Amino acid sequence: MANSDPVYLRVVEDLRRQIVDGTLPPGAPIPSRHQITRKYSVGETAARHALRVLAQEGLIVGRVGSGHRVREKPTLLPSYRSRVPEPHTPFAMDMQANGRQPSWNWRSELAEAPPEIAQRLQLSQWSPVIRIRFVFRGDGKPMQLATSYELIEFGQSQSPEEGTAERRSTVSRMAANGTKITEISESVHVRVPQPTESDLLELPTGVQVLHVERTHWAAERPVETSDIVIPGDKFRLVYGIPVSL
Amino acid sequence: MANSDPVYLRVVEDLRRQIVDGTLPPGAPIPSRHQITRKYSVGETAARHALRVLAQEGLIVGRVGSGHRVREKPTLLPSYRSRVPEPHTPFAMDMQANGRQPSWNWRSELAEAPPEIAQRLQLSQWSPVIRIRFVFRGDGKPMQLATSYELIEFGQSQSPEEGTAERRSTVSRMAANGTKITEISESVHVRVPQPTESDLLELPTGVQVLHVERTHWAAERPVETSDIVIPGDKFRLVYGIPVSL
DNA sequence: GAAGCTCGCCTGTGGCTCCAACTTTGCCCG
DNA sequence: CGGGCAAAGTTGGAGCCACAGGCGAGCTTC
Repeated sequence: MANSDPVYLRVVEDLRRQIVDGTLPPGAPIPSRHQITRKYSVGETAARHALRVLAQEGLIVGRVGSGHRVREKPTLLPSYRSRVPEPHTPFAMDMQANGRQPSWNWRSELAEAPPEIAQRLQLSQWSPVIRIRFVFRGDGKPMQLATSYELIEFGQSQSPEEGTAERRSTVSRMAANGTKITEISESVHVRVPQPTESDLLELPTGVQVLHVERTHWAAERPVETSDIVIPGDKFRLVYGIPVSL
Repeated sequence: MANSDPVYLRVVEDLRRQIVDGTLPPGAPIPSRHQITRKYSVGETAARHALRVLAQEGLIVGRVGSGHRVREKPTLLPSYRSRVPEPHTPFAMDMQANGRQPSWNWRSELAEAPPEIAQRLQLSQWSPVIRIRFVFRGDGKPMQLATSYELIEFGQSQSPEEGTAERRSTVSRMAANGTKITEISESVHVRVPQPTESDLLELPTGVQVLHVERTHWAAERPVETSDIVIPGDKFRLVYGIPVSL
């Protein structure tokens, strides 16, 4: 079975086993390419490949000059998704709950709803909507991205604007507006970050992102929908599911 | 800028651009290693590396003999997490909603709660609990894993048992029992699958998993908690967040 | 004893080659 | 004219080598 398997897998599996069972604790040095070639009697290519795979899996990190080490377990900040966000976005509330200084900036502009967004807002394709792009930071470091689409009739302004940290949550803005948000729905999946996202979020290779599609509903109609990109190595999402009595 | 960048990145970026902007639609063939070496004037190593990176990102898939193609967009099955699961687990309900035949098997036994589980159940470490392991299948193929921990006073039996597809959801079992579940909480994060998980779920390399920690509460006390492992390439989790009027 | 520098180790990148296994295609022969 | 087979093309695995540049241990020098 494991006989005809590729050679590099033998190395990967052995090292992985040692990492997950704690023989190699977080921070411990991983044998170098040369050491692997000797220890496992494999070529340099296989050694390199094995290290790449483990790095790709997020189990080890390599630094030029000082070798590979077992990745330290990141502490995942909770993001409480079930709390209705007021006065600010969930992100700002999470950061405050976690004792970090939240800051963010945004840019709004008029745009045409691409097919998927149009569907989520129950509009026809390429209808005009207001698009707002956010970059959220915690203690100055970029931590989440979001792109929000609002129906034009609810947006305050149709001309491009931008700002920092003073935009309020959709829920409270709508409330001030006379529109009561009655439900929020979120759909969560995992994906590989796009290059611009890796860039903006300063993601190490191998880290995937949680993609949250969030829609605000008022009276059975969607009024706003957003795509939120959350680094998988920094956050966990916490939901409460009420059970009606 | 892009001048001193590694050569293979030029290839990756060009192909990626063509894929994301639709020049190369899903299913379209990607140039072979030899074609890449010629077209971009790079060595074969760089060409191969570029293809590996794109495959790793999930944008293309390679098949021995017939080349690489742009990956078809996988359809992610929705998993409706907010619905209170009766009479069966969320998984079974999702499969039915998606028109697939659900099946599962489980094994229960007495175990000692490891620190993290003990904390989630508000017990002291290594307290006796009932541990139940599930493998969930859709149309016969393994799709989700779960490990559940129940307080002994609520479990029906303390001796090891196993079964197939007849175990009811915690909510309905507790109800039959006189204990009303009042809330369910879930915490979602992403992680790399452990080898046994990759094995059981038959995951391709590079696919990460959604790890859901789910806890059932009755009268402000946790009565059951489970770890659910969900392949990131097969499911998206859907939550509804009620906004109280 | 402390400060600074040198040299060796390690990673990341990249080039070249060979081989096994598999797919596709097109040609040849019946 | 059609079916089957062989050749060409492709991926994935594997080996070897080279080189730039970061990092750090340890030696040298002040």
